[in-house]
Amino acid sequence: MATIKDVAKLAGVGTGTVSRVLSGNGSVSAKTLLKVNKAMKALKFKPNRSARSLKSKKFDTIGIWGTDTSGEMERKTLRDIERELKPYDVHCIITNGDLNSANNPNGARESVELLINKGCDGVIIWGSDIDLSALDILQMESDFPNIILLNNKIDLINDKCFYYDHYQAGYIAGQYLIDNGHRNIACITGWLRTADANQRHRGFLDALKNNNISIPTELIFHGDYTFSGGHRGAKYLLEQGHSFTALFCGNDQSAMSAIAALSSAGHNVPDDISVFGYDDMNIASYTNPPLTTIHVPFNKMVVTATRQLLNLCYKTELSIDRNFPIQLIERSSVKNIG
Amino acid sequence: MATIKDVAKLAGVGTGTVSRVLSGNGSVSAKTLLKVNKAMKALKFKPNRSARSLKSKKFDTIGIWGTDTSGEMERKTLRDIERELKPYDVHCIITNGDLNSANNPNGARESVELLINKGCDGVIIWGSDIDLSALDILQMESDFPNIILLNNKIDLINDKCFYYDHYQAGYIAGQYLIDNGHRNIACITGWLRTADANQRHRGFLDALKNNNISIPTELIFHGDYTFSGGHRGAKYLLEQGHSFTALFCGNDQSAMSAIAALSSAGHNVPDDISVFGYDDMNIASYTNPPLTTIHVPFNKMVVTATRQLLNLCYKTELSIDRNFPIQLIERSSVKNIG
DNA sequence: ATTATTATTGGAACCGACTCCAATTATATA
DNA sequence: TATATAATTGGAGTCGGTTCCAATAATAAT
Repeated sequence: MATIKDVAKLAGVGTGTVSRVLSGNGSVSAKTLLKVNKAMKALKFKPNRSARSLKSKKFDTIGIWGTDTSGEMERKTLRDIERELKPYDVHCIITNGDLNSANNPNGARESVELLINKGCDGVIIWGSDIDLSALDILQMESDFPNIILLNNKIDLINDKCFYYDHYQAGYIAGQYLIDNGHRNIACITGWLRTADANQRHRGFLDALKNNNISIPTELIFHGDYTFSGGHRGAKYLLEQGHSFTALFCGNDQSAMSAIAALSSAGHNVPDDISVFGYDDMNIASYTNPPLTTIHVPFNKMVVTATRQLLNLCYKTELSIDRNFPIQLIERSSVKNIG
Repeated sequence: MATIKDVAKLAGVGTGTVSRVLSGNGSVSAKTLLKVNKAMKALKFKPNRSARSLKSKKFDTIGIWGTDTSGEMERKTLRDIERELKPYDVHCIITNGDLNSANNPNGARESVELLINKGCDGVIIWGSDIDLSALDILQMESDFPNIILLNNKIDLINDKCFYYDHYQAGYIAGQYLIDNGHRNIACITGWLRTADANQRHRGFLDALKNNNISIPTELIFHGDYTFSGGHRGAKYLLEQGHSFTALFCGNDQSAMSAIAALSSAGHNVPDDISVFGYDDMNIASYTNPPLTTIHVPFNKMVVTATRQLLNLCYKTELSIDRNFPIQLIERSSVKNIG
């Protein structure tokens, strides 16, 4: 690989001059510019990233840390993030963090720190308040302030947090089922130790309560937002001996697999049982039947979080729009039985 | 951030000694080791990645380049890749490459080169022989030999290629439908300009041909392996006025959305129309009905490719098992009407 | 033409970790 | 004890861009 010295020698100039051509800072005469550009082309010169980083003390890299409990990152999301980063010549490492475990009770925090030490100018910590306590995060943030939280909220650093109103969303879902005449409603939750799963569940329950509808504990399945969790959940609920006409699932994946389980048990969706999802992922439009769900502006949120991180790391002044409206999407998995 | 000099000063030793402690190369007395470790802890010292890279001429990073036509990378895949990389302290950048376009007819190649120049020791080029010609790849490979091709095959660099037998898989799928009594069969292809989509399509067609079954061109929909492509495809096929009892889709996403389209048009799957998928992604187990499909060892392939890249980049000698058997998975989207 | 001002340029010093060599210290051998 | 051998250590030099300063060249002002 050619270095800046090779270019300088071939062009018959000093290294400083080549550097000036590269960066565009400082003045270079037209004649010199030509010579240098020719030499760079001839040698296929590409500046060495490490050398640049060493001097600039920047890595031009951000990290996104997520875990199994964070959710799915769709391809489009990645593309949207890259589009934001490209103008600044920054790239992005997406990493699957560890959760805490018996043999490493600090796994989550350590895996965030590992990511930071890999050479990130900043990181987005996506979800999972389970294993990272607010204290953990605040401690990390004081050493390494370029941290953004996604789908999590810590008051002391609220400007670094991006989230939407899961409570309201859960409430809307519950109310919608009621408005469609359902009175016997079951649900499959996520891992309630996470704040967002908990909030949407509480919103849902409060909608029922405010309509004087009670839900027996047997009809609440504590799931994990996976396909298999949704499948197991639906089978479990059917076995409880309480009939129900509607099922609220905390995310689309569990809703999809619940539909599969209900159907293969001989229950038609939505004629016998309505199913309501959450997230409005790609798959939600193409389940059978297509899912009625809550659209959550995840892509917008992630992209905005990325912009905010860019602002933190590189002193850019990108505008940040913190309006993340959720929206009910009616498709055909919920039937009006009123 | 503390540097090696700070550590050396605090420990009262030279920088070389600290470096020896860090790397474990060269001898260090027990007493010194202790002092240095204490100083490192006190200063929360983490070696600077750029400085290391600069000296070692390694980035400890590999890149995975894919495009919209490559397919979906599931979360588990990412995790499996990271598991391979972790012991070597290498990380992975996954990037959505460009395709060629009118205003940039070299977009694909340039985006690979961009990835390389971001500082990767090697890259995996995933799929998409559409926009990267064999010539393109061979040229790049001669400048930058640490290239692996996934789901693509170029004879001159066969050891750097990982793929499975899509022709055979397509054949198996076609034969299976025939064995289950189907004679009027439709299909939704992928983008046939890519070799893998083309091969599985040919395998499928040859199975029909060898059984003296013909397929009218109206029942071949040229799709793109997206959800929306499958949905459009199924609707298109229904409109052609040729009845069919089975539909072979080139991937699970189109199969899933085809099921949705067929169902919402009033056709029961599999009672009226059987649907056969391809890939055995996560979703395949949870469609309604669950998909009969071809299991393709994508994770194994990508992990093996990663190991091979590690071998290329870091002179490791990880074993490479190039056996990627495909497998028919019977679920319930295909009915025997024989 | 002379001086003042501005534009252009080369190259040393630097970023932080690593490597190697010469110097020093410790240990083994005679 | 003297000498040979091995273990340990400090620090200069290096990797490849970037930055800054002093030096030179070009242009403007007098």
